[in-house]
Amino acid sequence: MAQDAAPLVLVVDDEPAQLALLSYNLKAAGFRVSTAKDGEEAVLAVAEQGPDIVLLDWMLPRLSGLEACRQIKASPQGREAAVIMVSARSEESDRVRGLDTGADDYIVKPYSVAEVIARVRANLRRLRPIAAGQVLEMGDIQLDPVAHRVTRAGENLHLGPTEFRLLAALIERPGKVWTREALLDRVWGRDIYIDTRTVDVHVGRLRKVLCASGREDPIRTVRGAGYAMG
Amino acid sequence: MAQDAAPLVLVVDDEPAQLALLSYNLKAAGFRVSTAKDGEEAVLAVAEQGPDIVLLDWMLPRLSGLEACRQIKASPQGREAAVIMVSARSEESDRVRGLDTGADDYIVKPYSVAEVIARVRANLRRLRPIAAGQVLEMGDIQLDPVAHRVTRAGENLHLGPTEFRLLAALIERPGKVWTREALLDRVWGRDIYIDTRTVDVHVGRLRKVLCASGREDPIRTVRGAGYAMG
DNA sequence: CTTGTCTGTCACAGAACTGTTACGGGGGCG
DNA sequence: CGCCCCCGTAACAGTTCTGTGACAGACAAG
Repeated sequence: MAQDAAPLVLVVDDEPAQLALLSYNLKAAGFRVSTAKDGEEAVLAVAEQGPDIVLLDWMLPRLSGLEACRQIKASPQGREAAVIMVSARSEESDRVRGLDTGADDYIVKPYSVAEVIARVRANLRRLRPIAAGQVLEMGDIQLDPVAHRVTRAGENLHLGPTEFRLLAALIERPGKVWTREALLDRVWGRDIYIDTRTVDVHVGRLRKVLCASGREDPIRTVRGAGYAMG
Repeated sequence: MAQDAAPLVLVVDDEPAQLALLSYNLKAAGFRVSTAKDGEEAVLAVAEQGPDIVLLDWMLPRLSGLEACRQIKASPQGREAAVIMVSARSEESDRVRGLDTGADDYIVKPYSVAEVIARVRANLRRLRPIAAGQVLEMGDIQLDPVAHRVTRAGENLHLGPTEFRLLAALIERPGKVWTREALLDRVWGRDIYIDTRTVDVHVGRLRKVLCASGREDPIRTVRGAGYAMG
């Protein structure tokens, strides 16, 4: 995922006019924009650029939007991005099929530019917090985002809000090494001005709680890089 | 790099007979082929066509193969391509100079057409894996760039930050011979002023970790040139 | 207003990492 | 055979990075 200030939106459409229209307006709205003309290009662009949002047309040459979506969501970079399908088909069955392949949202043509930008913003907000619904699990640790509850080996643990979001970020992507900057973005929010060392302190506090009953430390420190779980 | 099914090979030779021979046989082997008659043409063709492989004759009019190679490797398209130098000179010093300019492989005349095709295929195999952000693998060694994790035969290895980036560079381009300067660029960063001997020391440390359990050394020292894996 | 919890920052000690140097072994070449 | 260059490695001193305890401010609840 892009770590820069402005979120990166990848626009995929085979019609140059649509591409230009969306690019222009998204840039005017403060986003960084890159484009792709067909499904294959889109999949490659996602892998290379790691956009935050993908605006994916349903009808595409070489690789249908549906299949492109599937491949994007199967890639490590794509899992971090929100995919918004754009289609002329408004039937419910298509909507279901689109969301079924992993799309995060669905826009029906004809749309207003304002609507697209609003949806992009909405999905961007939704991307930050925890994925959705289900209980996140790792080893004997369980985190329920809805109930706001954490247990280890059945035992209930008390975490502060920041520690909770920190653990949520780490547990959500097992094995991934987060840099301190990335964690500040993810846990504290963008455009925030905080010393990166603060992350260390909170990791320390989180560890203290997690290892309270003398258990093994589940958080791995990667020297010179950051922290990871699993 | 060309994304189409058939890989594109650029053949550069000033002798029409050689050009025809190689073109014919490479096409028969299923490759797309384009040609250039001298060094300047070659550099332009690389920029325009973005070939996967460049077969570059050492003796060329207007721009020597050595200089052409340097310019190709300095271009964005050329960095993605594998350059195979073709030469009548078999002396070690020339081989070193060739690899030093960034060539990926070296074929000595007289060669058999079968050998050329085999080399092209081999370099193509090496070239592919770079694209994906997946786990890099080589023999029983695995490197996960996201998790920052290295294992050998399933066993977890602990590398320092520099050793990790060093291994990542080596494993990313199997078989490629890296000069110490190139490794300093890639691993330590550009515009840095560090003794090249430092590379030796870190290679040594990396080897010690990799061969901890008495395993075979996967890093090959190319005397007078640098290091390579595989 | 008081109290307790949570949060960000700082300071400091210890651990890990890094670049350099020096020394010895080995191979190529005259 | 001897010289010279190249390479592997151990040692070292300096630097950077990390874990932790302490502390004051913010904030909400009582």
